[in-house]
Amino acid sequence: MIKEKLNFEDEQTKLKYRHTSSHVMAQAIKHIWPEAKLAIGPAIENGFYYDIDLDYHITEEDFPKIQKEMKKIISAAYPLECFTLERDEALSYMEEENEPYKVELIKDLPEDAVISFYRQGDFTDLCAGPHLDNTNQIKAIKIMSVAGAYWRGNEKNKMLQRLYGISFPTVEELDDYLEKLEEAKRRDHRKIGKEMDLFLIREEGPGFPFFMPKGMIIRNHLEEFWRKEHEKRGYSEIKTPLILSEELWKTSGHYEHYKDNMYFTKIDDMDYAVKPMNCPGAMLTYKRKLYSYRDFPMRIGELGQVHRHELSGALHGLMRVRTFTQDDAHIFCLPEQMREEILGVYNFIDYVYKVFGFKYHIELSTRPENSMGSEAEWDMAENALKDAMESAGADYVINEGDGAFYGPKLDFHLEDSIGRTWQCGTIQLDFQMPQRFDLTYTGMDGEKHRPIMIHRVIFGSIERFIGILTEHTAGKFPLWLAPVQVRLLTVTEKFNDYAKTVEASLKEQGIRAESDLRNEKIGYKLREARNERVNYLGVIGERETDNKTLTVRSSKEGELGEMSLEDFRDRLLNEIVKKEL
RNA sequence: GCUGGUGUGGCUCAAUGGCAGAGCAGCACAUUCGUAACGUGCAGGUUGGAGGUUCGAUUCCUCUCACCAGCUCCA
Repeated sequence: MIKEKLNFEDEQTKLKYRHTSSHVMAQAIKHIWPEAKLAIGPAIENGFYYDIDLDYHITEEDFPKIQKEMKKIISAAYPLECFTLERDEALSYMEEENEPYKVELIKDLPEDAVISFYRQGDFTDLCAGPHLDNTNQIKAIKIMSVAGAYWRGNEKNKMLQRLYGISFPTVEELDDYLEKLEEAKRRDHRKIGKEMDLFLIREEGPGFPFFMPKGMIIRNHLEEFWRKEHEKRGYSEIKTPLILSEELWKTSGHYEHYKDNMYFTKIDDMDYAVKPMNCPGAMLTYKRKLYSYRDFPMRIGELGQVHRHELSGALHGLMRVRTFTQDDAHIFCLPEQMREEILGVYNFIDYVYKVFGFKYHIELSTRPENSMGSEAEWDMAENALKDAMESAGADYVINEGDGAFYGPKLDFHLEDSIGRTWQCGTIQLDFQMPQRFDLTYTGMDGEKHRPIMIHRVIFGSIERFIGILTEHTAGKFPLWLAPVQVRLLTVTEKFNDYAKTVEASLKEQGIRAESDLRNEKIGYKLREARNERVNYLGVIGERETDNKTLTVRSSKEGELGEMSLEDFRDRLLNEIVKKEL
């Protein structure tokens, strides 16, 4: 047999490899626990899994045993044989094998379907394939974790045990992958946030983060950047209340679609709700006066804090919280301005992500079930978004049925430095709010018309964005955002006076400098400052005091040597203005 | 919310059905030092919370809260 060389760059080969890996794991499980019932076992983006129904609870202690069995199966070099059965034959075969989940899967296939199976040694699985030719092609495989997962993802169904695994064509690649996971752990924003004292989440307020002084510096500078860029692009800014009457949320449709995620309160026996979104408030500001077509496009931004009751199990550091600040904006425009406005937002988002060095991809989410509005409106909105993306030459994938209940959207997914993606920006077209709130403007014809509303965010949530940025930079924030830009370290207390004058002169330029004047050894002070990820360290001893210089170390570039105070200051100011990572 | 796991000083982690311990951080003293931890001493705890079993619970049981992983959901 000629051995086919495996090309893991090829997505199909990778899936085949992982899919066969999952069959090997399932076979091993059946060897150890013959009573285990198999559900599904696909290849996924990062590896593969198999869902099994087994009374015995598999724990990490069982992994070595299963892996040993997997090794045996691999070295047994079973060829994978595909065969097909008619639907009835397939059904009775799986019934015979006592695999109820497979039976259910077959029953859902069309009447005339020809059903394929793959066999490797004593193990046969219902499977569409494709697969590797032989189990011995798997060179490096590891079980990663076990977790619960509902049969068919429905919480009304039985919870099965899902075993996750990963496999690679070489042991080196597996090791690299495991190292990448370790790196992700080191970069976890919850860990770095604690170490750098950026934010805090307490038992007293699950999902409600506290921002500490250093976290506030990052946050405030992000907001300052946001305001400046919006001003440049013709946006104005508003702030709407956190609490508004329950009636308003019924008008907007949020009550009906979103009430399980909302917090309610009573004031003087009247019913109120804490806002989960900013749009209804913005609608009310629109309604304060009359508009002409000449007023459009009208771009109104709001850094709006919203509260949403997220499920307790979904909370995750700053990434998933119960209160967060959306960098929201609502754009009101004429139908003929719609495409250009969407393009403008797209270019804006693209610019902002580039400042931080993020790669991203775009998804177009279309009409979900249980949505408001007519088919025609949705088609028009979806087409407008598509047109804009096509004229921008931007690539996107379609995410069927994942739109908001009031309109379709373009979602921007950021990729961080280790390849994970996070949804941040969105552009949503909304034909519902303007109708529900009866928004109008006077057209050239003197008649009343309905404005188009675009709803968008760039950071998405300031909190999440800070979380992503923390992991992306591993806590080494770009200088313009860094909580501590410079720390001056004196070799002994004799040089404290000179350090103080240096600190004062840097501060005068708006540079965030501080001095470590403690009676500690220089090595100790350096170690601490490096652990705190301070961007620039300036060592001050006898030489520097005499020469009016500093010996500078950068967290990015290492030792920079002795430098005059003026040169150091100019270097910092340039780097701050450039805003580059 | 569901399944499983975890919860011990500010942080990282030991220990045991029988007096709860270490390192780091903190404080005091000493030291005045040149690129990743100087030394000595002191202080710090109702072992997440509430019940229960027991002569005795941090340990065993029940409930509850929070966190972690995954599912579901999402900015």
